[in-house]
Amino acid sequence: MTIYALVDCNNFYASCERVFNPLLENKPVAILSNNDGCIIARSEEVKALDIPMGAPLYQYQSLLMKHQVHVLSSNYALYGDMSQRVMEILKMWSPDVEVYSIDEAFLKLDGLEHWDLEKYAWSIQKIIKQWTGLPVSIGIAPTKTLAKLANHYAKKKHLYVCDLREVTLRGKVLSELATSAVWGIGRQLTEKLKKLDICNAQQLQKSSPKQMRKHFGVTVERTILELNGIACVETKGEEAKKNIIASRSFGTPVRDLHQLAEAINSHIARACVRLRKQRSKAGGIIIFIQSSHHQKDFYTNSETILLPYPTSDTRVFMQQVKQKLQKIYLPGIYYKKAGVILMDIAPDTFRQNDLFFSDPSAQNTTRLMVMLDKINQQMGKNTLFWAAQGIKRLWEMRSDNKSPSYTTDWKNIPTAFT
DNA sequence: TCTGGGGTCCTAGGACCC
DNA sequence: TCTGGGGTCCTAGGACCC
Repeated sequence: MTIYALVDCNNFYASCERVFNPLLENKPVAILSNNDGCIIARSEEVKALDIPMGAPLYQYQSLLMKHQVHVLSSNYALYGDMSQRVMEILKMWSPDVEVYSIDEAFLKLDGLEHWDLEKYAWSIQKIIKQWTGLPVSIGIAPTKTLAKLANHYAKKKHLYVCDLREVTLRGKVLSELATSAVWGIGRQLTEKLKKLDICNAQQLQKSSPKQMRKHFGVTVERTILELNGIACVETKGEEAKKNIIASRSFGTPVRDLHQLAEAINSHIARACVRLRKQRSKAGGIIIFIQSSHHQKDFYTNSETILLPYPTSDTRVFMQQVKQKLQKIYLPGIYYKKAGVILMDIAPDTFRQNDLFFSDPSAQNTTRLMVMLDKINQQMGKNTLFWAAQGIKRLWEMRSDNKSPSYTTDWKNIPTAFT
């Protein structure tokens, strides 16, 4: 029998900050999105203030002040590194770990059904807390959707561990949880289900998969089967990305064409590092620019560049930016965001040879890019960068209150006082 | 004034083919 | 006047996730 455990860190970003700044312990902590725009992570204290996930910062300023909430910019270098540490530990507890997001992973516990799995989960929870300082919750069940739900329930009731393999307990828990708590049921579906008088997870579980498929498609059918203990959401390996997006909002709106080009080139540089890291090449790229969504006369436009052959050479993508950007750039507009999407991604071992074209410099290109990435990895981000990315970068995003990169930058290593 | 970024999967509909 | 049927592939858009 298949058994899944979903291990999910509690309030991950806020907890990471607390590990290195104990003054934040038991205090309300909120973490902001890129550009300090929205609140994307909250400690329990902040959740208790009814501040929703994704809330725009400016709408809640006074409430945050009133309750002396510690408001921090996001520090992805720190969170990414802490995440890796947690995942390494998990791999000691199961041979089959699927990292699902920065703060959660599915563990397969097949073959351990005769063990006391609740005890097993408690041991995992304890060791992660001890070795990383991070609190996690664990949900156990025969399908991923149920494991997610078990985890949700564990968090909600502050249990840390919840095992939903037993059917009677499962029914009780499902009847207590709203449909919106189910993995795969978002806002739109919640509303539509309500019209069919399906308001909690148990009602959804008891609905007819075939009929629901007619209404809502195969995804919902699978969700219902999963709620009934029939596993049908596959475990996917760590596959290469099919699209790579790099985009950012600007700290302050940008009107100038050259600055837009700088930003686009910076996104290309970032996207290409990720492309090479997964050992792929891209056959094309979309560049896009847009004004503020929240204004009248919203303007967005994009231009697609298809290459004659796939590459991972940053320079090839940068070469055409200026010309293509001019096609979509309208003067007088305050642009709020720009970005790129790498497309037609294929493994870099796969090479479609062109009858009329062979690239004599291909090998030098590869070596140059490998060296570039190596230097930046060892010496720190942007040790080497392209002139086309600009030097002043007036458009860079806001990040007014970021904690140090304690674990990824020698200069920021925490000091212990005795 | 101020509202994130990076993904995946599914479906419907159009273009095109024989 | 009558005007097929069965495919494939691609794309855009919607919904969802963290």
